[in-house]
Amino acid sequence: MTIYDISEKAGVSIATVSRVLNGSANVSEETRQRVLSVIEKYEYTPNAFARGLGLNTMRTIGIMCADSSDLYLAKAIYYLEQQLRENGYHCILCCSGYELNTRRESLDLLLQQKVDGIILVGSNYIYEQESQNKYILDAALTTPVMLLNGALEAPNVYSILCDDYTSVQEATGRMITSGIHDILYFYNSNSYSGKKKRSGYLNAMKAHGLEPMQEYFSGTHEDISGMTEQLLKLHQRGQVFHGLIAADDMLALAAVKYAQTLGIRVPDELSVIGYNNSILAQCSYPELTSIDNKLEALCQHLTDTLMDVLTDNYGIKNTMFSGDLILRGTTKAL
Amino acid sequence: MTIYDISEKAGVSIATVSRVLNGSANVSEETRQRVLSVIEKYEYTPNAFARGLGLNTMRTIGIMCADSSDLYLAKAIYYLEQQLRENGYHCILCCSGYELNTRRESLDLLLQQKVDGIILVGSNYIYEQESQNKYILDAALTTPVMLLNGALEAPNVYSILCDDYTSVQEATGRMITSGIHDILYFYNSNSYSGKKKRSGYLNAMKAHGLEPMQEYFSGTHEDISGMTEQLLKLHQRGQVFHGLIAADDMLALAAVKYAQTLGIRVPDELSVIGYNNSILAQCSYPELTSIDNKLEALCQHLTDTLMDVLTDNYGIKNTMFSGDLILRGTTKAL
DNA sequence: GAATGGAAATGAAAGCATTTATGGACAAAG
DNA sequence: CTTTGTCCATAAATGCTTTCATTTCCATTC
Repeated sequence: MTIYDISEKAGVSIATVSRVLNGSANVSEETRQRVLSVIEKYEYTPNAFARGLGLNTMRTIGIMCADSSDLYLAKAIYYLEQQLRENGYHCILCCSGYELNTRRESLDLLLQQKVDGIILVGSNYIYEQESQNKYILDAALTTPVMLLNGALEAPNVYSILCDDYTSVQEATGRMITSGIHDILYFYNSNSYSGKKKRSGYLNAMKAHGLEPMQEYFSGTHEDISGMTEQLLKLHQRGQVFHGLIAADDMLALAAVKYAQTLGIRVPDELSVIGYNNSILAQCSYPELTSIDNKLEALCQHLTDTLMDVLTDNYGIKNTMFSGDLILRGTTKAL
Repeated sequence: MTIYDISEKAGVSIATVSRVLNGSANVSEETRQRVLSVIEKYEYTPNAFARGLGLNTMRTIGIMCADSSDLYLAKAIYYLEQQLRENGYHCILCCSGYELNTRRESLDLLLQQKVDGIILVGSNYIYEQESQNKYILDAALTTPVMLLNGALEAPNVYSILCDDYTSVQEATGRMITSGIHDILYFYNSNSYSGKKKRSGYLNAMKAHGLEPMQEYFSGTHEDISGMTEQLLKLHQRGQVFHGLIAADDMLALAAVKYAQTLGIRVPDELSVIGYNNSILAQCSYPELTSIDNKLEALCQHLTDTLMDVLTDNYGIKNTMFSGDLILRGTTKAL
């Protein structure tokens, strides 16, 4: 069943059928009804590919992330997909991994598919070395690129992120003023936001004249046992800390498990602050104090901006949200 | 830059360019090279929409799930996307929610997009009442439908799932023979697999002549605190149990938190078994004993089957995997 | 060495199902 | 009688795939 069949059966031209389909003006109510009834009768649906060819769009957005099973990224994708669907767009999901090469490939895949926009979810898409970010600029030549949790100043690239630096700085500051001075920073990534968080911690410590303590976990993202092990080793080597700021909730959870293993009481003997305020924050006993980085709001803003760009070809280039410290059981009154 | 431009610059017909592009035989090495060099020189990429129109496919699979941020579903999506991409397919993600109406809409959306296949991820897509599953049969009229963790006997519908019934039955049996007789079953869903799990528990209890104890949690999927609360209330009402089988890891985690809240020692005074063997199993202290339902293998088999269907129009209709009980800290030696 | 057959290489043209620009017909308004 | 505006049809454009017919080339055969 094509538009030709419908036009024939309705006794009009295909152009008129198309106009009815697309709600254009200049078609009398009478013919509109006639066409609609024929369409309904034969359950006609326009061919999406032909439509794509004619309109040069299939209203599709490419969502790219390193690993869509990551708790935080999965949540972001969930929000984005919903919001984009509400705006009449489909989402093509593409997991790129962490290698620059595979990322370039994934991006090409999306561009070849002629998506209307690309969303890069996760701060790890921005490399420190400016030249490595060229792959993003190349993509932006063809289609708007939205960065969630990363920032890059370039034409046709839009950045939406949370002020990780200030969030961590303030959280660290509050822990310090609550009387805890030996605070360990536990992190596992040197991504764009990873760096921001770390310097937030470092500067807060410095501002109070305290000696920073950092521990880097190089294992995989999900290896909670490995994280716990590493903290236990730290303990064996005699390192003492009564506060711990983690770069994400998983690391924070590992800290709680570490404490439980050794019988260290949380929060009495060890205060822990996580990051992301994800479901993991509810998993531990006591529950995690964690920094909420407003993921849903970030996504909504990203979607809105993308829609603006797609319609007016103009949108707010960069937006920064501020995070919230959500107090729960792993910290004493701050 | 179109195929016409290339054909002109290479001094061949567009048909030849197309043949080169699609790796058809019957084109001399000499012309192939000439065409390829022109393509390279002008960085030509075929227009995906025109291609879709000609081939009547854009090599796209629709992945549908209720909520892609769900830990378990997100993992499934991750595996599927990777595997499909390896086979040269793109994925359109569509979260349908849990309502029949919105599901029907989402399915229509995917069908209109002319995807080559649809994957329904999650056992909640199968309704008990046969007539409610018609929406799946309708879709299967147009495109193959793959069910991950659900089963439905129908033309063009393929089911891949884990034997949840036996997994839970055996796990319960092992807990019983280890000497624990008062076992609570904690669940939150009556989906297809939810039912299977429950009857696995019930039958195991019955087989040993024991009185079953069931507790249903009606809150949202992620409300761990609510789950914990509910168990605490149960305790207040005087219900005693020394074993707990949970329908998923989140419920199991809530059980561990419940025990920690009351100072009940796990596993000495309470044994807990979760389901899914997800990352959550690593989150608690002690870590969760959990049933692994072979998600990656399920996904791989699903992808393979779908590829078979898409090429030969023939694939294995139904496959059932068996689960593994992964022993960790929340159970004593079983 | 010419004739023949068959396979390989190529081109022309017909789809594929839309959108959209152009312009014609007709009615109402001036 | 001309202008304006509404409604609609014709036809072009979109960029590819694929069938079918034609040409070219090479190996046989006599």
